[in-house]
Amino acid sequence: MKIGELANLSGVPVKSVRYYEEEGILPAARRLANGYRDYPKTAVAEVIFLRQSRQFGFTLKECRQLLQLWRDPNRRSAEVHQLVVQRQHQVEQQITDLTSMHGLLSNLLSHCAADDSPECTIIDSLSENNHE
Amino acid sequence: MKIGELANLSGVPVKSVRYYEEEGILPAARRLANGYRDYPKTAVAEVIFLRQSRQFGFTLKECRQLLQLWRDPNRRSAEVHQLVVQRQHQVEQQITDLTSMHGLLSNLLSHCAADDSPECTIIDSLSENNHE
DNA sequence: CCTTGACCCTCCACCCTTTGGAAGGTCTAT
DNA sequence: ATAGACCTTCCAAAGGGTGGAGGGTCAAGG
Repeated sequence: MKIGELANLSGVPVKSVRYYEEEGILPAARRLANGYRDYPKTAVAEVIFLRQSRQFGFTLKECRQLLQLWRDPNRRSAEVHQLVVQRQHQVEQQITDLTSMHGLLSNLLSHCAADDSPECTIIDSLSENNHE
Repeated sequence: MKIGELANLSGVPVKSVRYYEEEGILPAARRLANGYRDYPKTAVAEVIFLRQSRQFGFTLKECRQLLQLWRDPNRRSAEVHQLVVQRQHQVEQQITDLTSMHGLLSNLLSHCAADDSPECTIIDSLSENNHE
């Protein structure tokens, strides 16, 4: 199977597949006589797994680990679990930060007249030094 | 005032100040005879405003707009308000996405044995094709 | 007078993940 | 023969900086 078909079946752009190979996330593909990449059928599942992992927000480095576990028949599921827990914590932290930011933005908005005058409490708030 | 002092007073690294200048976010500083950047006192407030805007998650492009409004005595506060509302929406979207992701991750975790066996429902879930 | 240390300068490269394009080779169908 | 749909590699851009190399400048102290 050539790279275009793999891309279609897996839902990952051709460009990305090549990039993943270059980064060592995916193994280098065999080549046909004309230099085209030639993939086994099993590659589809691999790339789908990769796409799914990315969608869960794992970095490529983490995806590499996950793929290694995916390939390893002797993996310990606890190890997989650990990676997901880690990711879960990151997501929680991001939600916390964004929620806090959301509150601050609401605060800014609630005090602003939002009219044609140049007086602007938002500008004033952003000018305050919360540093030190 | 030289760049180091500006950096200290504003809480933004020297490197970043130079980067902002290069990107046209901050105006190019005057130079002393020896080539050092020389800032007026007013630059401190400008850079503090920039730092605060960044902390609210505005991109540098947005910060440029905000700074222009900050400098403009004839600004309409509605315009500032609009930028903040936009940012607010982005934050809301991100929270939504992350919350959804968090739920999916919880789902993954809840079904995983997390022991020494290679059986792993997480791996299985990530292998599923949700594409098409 | 010389050195040390704290500044400052520019330029280049890297982080991460993709995406776009240029320039070119290959295969199939008309 | 030619169009067009593939494929190849390599280079550059995005955002928002950060780190380092290699070098200039200035004040204080020995």
